Amino acid sequence: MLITHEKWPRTAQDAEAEQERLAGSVDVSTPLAPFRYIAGLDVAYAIDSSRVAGAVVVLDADTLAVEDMATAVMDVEFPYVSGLLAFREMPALITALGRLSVDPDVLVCDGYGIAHPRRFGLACHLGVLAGKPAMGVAKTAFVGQAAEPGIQRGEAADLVHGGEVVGAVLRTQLSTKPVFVSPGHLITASDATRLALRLATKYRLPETTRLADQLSRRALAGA
DNA sequence: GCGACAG
DNA sequence: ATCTTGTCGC
Repeated sequence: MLITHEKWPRTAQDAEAEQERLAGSVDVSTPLAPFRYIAGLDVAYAIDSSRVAGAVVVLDADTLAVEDMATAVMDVEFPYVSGLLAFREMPALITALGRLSVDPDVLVCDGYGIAHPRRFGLACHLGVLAGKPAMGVAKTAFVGQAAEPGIQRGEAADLVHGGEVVGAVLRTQLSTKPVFVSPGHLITASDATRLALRLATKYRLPETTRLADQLSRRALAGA
């Protein structure tokens, strides 16, 4: 899967302008069509944040068996700025995606989609550049408000921001802390929430992000 | 003006 | 994000 990203911003000002420019092409009203391969993406940082390892795992949508995986270790060039996470993590993720043999149909990212200050989180950015469905699953709150979902697995509450439903706070396992799901591109909030739940078969986080997390740490350690 | 702030 | 094993609790 090839993604080109030229004129990558180097300053926060340029990065924000880029997000506002690309936010217009986000589509979160198209239902997710049947698909075969689902990708999980995550990154790990060196203790001094000088290097980053991006990892992507591709699973069979039905069996969740691992079909392919790829990593990319590189120097970190963009600082961590809340709301601009994509500019820090995407170079490594895009490079890893380019090393895959199996082309994924849906991208499940570690972070947010439209539940973002400018409606353009990491999942939106990757989805738009790839031209594929993408969604985000985050572990902690960012923007928006939501009621506390029930303690049963599968219970969820709308995540509202700026008067709009931008995702959901979803309980993936009984009595565990809920996760924050938001659509990124070519998927609806409800479809993203359903998929997140289906992927969280045994743990709080979806298998996609769990596997990508482990892979990224291994890549960083062995590089 | 004072906090909060994905990873 | 990252430093970190076993351990207490549901």
